[in-house]
Amino acid sequence: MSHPTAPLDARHLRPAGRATRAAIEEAGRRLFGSHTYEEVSVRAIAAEAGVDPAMVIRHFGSKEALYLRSIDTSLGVGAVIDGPVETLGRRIIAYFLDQRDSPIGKRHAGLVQASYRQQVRAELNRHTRVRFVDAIAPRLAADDAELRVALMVAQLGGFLTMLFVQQDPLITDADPDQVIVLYGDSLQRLITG
Amino acid sequence: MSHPTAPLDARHLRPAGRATRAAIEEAGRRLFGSHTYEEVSVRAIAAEAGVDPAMVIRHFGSKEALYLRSIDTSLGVGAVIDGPVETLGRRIIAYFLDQRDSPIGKRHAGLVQASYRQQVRAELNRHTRVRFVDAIAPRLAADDAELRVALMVAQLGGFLTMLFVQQDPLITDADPDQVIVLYGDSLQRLITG
DNA sequence: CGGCATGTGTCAACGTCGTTGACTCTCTCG
DNA sequence: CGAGAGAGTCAACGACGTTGACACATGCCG
Repeated sequence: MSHPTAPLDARHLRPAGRATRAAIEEAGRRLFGSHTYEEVSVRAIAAEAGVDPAMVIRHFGSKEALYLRSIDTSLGVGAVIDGPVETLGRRIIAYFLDQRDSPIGKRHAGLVQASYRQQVRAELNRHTRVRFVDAIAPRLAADDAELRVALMVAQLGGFLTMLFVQQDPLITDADPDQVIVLYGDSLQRLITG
Repeated sequence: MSHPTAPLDARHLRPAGRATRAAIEEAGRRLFGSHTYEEVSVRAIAAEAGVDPAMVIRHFGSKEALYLRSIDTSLGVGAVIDGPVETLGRRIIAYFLDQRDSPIGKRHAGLVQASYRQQVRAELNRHTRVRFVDAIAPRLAADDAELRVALMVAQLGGFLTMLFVQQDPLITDADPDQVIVLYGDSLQRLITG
């Protein structure tokens, strides 16, 4: 349709195409997981997948589209959210402070950098809704529960950006326990209290 | 030194060079003030200044260096900070909610986008220290005042990113007064209380 | 089974980007 | 006045995301 031989629709793929497509997606997931959006070039993804750069665009339409597919399953905050909401604040801060040297930091930095793209923003907003609001708000008593959770996500995002992107020494060099208490309790009061 | 005719050092400039340099800096300030980092090309700055693109690099070394010069005087949060610290939380949120359609939003978005560059990060951290920590911490009673202010900046940054970059409808469509109370008080408790 | 549409892959190229080097002109200072 | 340094022009570099033209291979349908 849009292209004489565009296999953008994954349904009519032949085995070879399926394999190539999978290789590209996996390469993208690997590279986008450990580098920021702009650090990863389409040519690098193609090289990692052992494929022509044109194939990346042909199979996914654009670098941005591939990026979106690469992150949608890797955004989880783990099982922290499932715990009791009464102690969620401290637990979620402790969780991310513990992940300081894991790839999660790079992934968050990549998201921040890519978030000026409309489709990425849309995906992030969707993620906020399903992973946070829909998961937490029902367990709260307040009638403005949804707004409270959304604001909590904003506050959490600010912390992650400081920790992983900005890396302000005032915070990265601070006593983790102190940060957990101060910021965790602040988060907590936003949703319950 | 680094270049046969590099006027990177502003001291030995002749009038013509001084004028060109000023035109470029002003064009940069204008464009970076209303567009994000990547949206503004060196060639566009040069065109806006009526100058050859090479002159931009010659006078400032790089696009990033010019960007840094363009923002360092425009990052202010106004006089909000000077008011009483006891009500700073709500006031600062109200201030930015009021600036929803001002260029401040675009500027913040540009900062977020550019913040993966090391020099920009350094400048932002410096800004956090002199404009926030040094301005607020001395007026607080707590002995962990500096950390509290740094965390407050993180929390504020999260809000600004949601408001200006991410634009999550859960927050942008919410009742501003409700947001001011919820998030403002949360900020407030982080520094006093 | 043959042919034709369609999937798959290769390659070169486009237009953009930030940046650099070679070259010329002009002004200033000794 | 002449030398050296500031100022400006222009073309080009290598990288980027993306596209088009083309060749080859495969699988369905008559």
